[in-house]
Amino acid sequence: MTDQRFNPLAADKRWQERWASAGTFEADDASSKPRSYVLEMFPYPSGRIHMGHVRNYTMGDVLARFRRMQGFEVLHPMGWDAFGMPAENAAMEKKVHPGEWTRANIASMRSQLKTLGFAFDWSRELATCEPEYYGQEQALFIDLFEGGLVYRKESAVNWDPVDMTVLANEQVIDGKGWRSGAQVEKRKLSQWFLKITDFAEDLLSGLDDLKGWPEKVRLMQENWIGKSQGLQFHFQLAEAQDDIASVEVFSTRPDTIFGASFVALSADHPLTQKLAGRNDALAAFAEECKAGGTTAAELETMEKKGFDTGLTVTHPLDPDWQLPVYVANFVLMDYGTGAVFGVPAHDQRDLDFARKYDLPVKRVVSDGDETAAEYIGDEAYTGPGKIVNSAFLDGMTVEAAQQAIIDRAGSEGWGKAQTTWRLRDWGVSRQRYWGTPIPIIHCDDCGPVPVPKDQLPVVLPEDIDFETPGNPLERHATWKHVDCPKCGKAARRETDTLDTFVDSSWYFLRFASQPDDRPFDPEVVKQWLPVTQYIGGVEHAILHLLYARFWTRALASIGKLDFAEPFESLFTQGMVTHETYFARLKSLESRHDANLMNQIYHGEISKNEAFNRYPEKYVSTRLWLSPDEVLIDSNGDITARNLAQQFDASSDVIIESIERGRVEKMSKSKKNVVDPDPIIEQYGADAVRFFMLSDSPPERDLPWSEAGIEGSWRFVQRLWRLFIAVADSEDTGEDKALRRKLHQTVAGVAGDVEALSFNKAVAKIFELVNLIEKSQPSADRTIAIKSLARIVAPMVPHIAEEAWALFGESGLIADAPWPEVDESLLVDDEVTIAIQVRGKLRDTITVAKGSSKEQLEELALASEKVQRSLDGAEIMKVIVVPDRLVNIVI
RNA sequence: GCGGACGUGGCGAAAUGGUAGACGCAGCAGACUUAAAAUCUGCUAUCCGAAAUGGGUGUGCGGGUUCGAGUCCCGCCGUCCGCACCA
Repeated sequence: MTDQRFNPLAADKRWQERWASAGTFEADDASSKPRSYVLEMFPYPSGRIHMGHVRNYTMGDVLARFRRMQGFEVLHPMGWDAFGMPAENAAMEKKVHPGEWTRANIASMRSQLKTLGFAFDWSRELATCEPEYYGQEQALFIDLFEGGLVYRKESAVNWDPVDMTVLANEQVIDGKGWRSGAQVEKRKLSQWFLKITDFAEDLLSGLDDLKGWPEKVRLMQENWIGKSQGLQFHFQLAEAQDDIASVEVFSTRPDTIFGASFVALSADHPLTQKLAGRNDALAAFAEECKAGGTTAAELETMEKKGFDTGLTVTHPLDPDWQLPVYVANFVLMDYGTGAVFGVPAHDQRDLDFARKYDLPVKRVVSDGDETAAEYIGDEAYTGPGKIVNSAFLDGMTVEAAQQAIIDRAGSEGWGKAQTTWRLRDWGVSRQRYWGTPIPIIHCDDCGPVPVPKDQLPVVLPEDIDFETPGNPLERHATWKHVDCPKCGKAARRETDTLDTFVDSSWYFLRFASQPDDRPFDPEVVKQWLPVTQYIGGVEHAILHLLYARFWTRALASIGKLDFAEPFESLFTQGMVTHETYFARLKSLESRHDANLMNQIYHGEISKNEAFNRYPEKYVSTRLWLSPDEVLIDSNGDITARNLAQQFDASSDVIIESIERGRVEKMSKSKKNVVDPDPIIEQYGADAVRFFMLSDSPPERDLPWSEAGIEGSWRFVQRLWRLFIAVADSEDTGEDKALRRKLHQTVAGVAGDVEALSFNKAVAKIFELVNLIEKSQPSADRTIAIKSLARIVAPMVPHIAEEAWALFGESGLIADAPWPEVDESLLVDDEVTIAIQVRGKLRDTITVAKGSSKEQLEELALASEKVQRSLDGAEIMKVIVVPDRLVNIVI
């Protein structure tokens, strides 16, 4: 007797164990089948799997399982991006070793992932924090070092003086360290860099070939690389300042050179520094520029400020023309040459500056009507046009003038065409413990010496303390004291570790091949790479994906690989969101008025009275409430469950209102997180997986809802009822319509899954199921239901295996082939034709497919509704699209 | 500021320039049940209409191209994302 209900609790586990013991999803390097490498971005082991992971891995899993059924040898691995700061923070807060913390997290997340039945090849699992992985990374670093792609230079970093560490830009909030809250300083430190800029041109042009990437991501990378072409040239200083005789500038608009009215230097420019040495006012101004904030909002509102150095430069095309030299707060040292010439009429920023300091504003580009040299107004003209007031350039287009100036500068020797990139070399040094040690030894005599490969890995020491701030590797008693591998003299080990983005720049290679004695076997890697389909969040559109592209190219350039692009297709999936709620509160700032707070607390004044009397002493805050902390009545009005008790009469907090927030990405701070574990336990892996695929297109956000998961659960049960009904069916008879629908669904779902349009595949499956349920028992119906098990197998693999066994099939459905399609059944033999009068639908007729235009026109005109609608009007013409529609134009 | 994407029922969404709203959720009505759950059946863009295998309107707004526009073009409005003093 078969259970009337599908019980995922037992089934999920049973099949997960079967797949594991059979090694079903272990990829065979020696396979002769066509290959498919399906990869999802590996997770950081934060401790718990969240819904975003579940969605990401479900998508990859459906594709991987589907490709297996299609006859591919599939590589679908999973691992851990296991180095990084959260482990060190945990070490400081919880007094637990980062390694211990990380490995425990990996263990619990691994077992969570296993409950979802993902078809991962666990035999290839890796964690970047293990010496087997990072040791090989050190070997690659040395290869790049020897290949001339690694160098060391002084560089300004964000230094947190309290934590005594370098902070990434993202960790500096409003100029303060995100943990310590201390004012961040700019410090010069010697850092390791990778020469990504050597590949700028190639990384840019390579984007054109990435047809399988979202346009959006390609564009973001293009903007990030930021190629600008223009003219680089120098202005001679009227009076040389010691060794500085000229100022080098770069411009993408050299055509406007005759509209120049000043030259502006960055505060960090060498000439500025030199002048500041003799001029206290300038030194103060330069300091002020550096102190300026760098957040978007600050830049937006910051005033354009300058300091007149009193120096002048000579215009390169007119020896009598002198331009003043300013130091300006809007010129960046690390872009171009750190100096610009200002053309106020045709650059908004320059115009603002010129108006403020009363500098000339001369029109040199005209869009047709106005050609006067004097430029009126406060809006710069940046559009196309003809050059005016510019000597030999007059009358040329902007483009022609640019070329003319570049040619002239070249022939006269004062400038040349130049390409400038926004992309900077990649600084990979981190003053951190929990990362890959940089395998370099500093020797006073030999300089930086790579650790010999036979001494790798350079293993992180375990005995470290996090009690004092700073880098524990730096403080370790013995670790950094080593002998120089070259000369044997006492030397110092590099104590910086690598940016964790390095770890994720080659893990996909290590998944494909993981020998003990080298990072990977290029011959095996070649079999699998590039990754056929890469799936992950759009938040990695720039950094990770650019670094991985660079790393692959860099290895190719030193002969370690023979391909440049690691990811053939990329898919960026949307987030899992959930509704949010919050209470709007008014509360007394205690440090503002402790006295009033005391009075409220002792009941001398009611909190409402206090607020009415001193509203200015109150600040407004939002308190986020989790969805189960609120009650929503049938009118949609929201109330909080326990909030009022929490803020009783003796509290200074006044609850203004309870409101619905936006539907947002699940986050702890918004209190709208749904933990997958209890959901999986309650509904089973299949229902959770199915929900992740339903409704929303995969690139868009998926709103989590209780009703949605319930619906998926009901669908799984519906499948089960169908499966058990035909398990040993001997029904006979034909059902042509159902057979047709089956084949259409098999073909349609295959196409949708291939395109990752899971929501559409799900809709087609629903249509088939709906039709099956309405159909009378027949041989075709039995076939349809048995085929259905294979169609849904990639999505809901556990119930599919259960059905497969129920049908008495041998082996696993995971190894079964995708159902075959009878092409002749894909097209219907009857079609419904729309009949329009002047483009408006008036009737529909059902005719044999392939009916002639004449027949269709005749049938259309015979329609009573059409005649009524025509109402005797004269027919101008009739448009007939066979098998589609007839449109009668009157 | 620059660049990009998007805007369709109560909600998530479908729709090679060719019948807008497939499919799901929610809702309503009914069947089964002592009752509930589960399940099943039907309805469900909107307005007029008792209803119709009646008509009007309808894909953010305004124009255009076309026999025909959610889809293409132009201009607005709005939302979201990325970059941002980039010379």
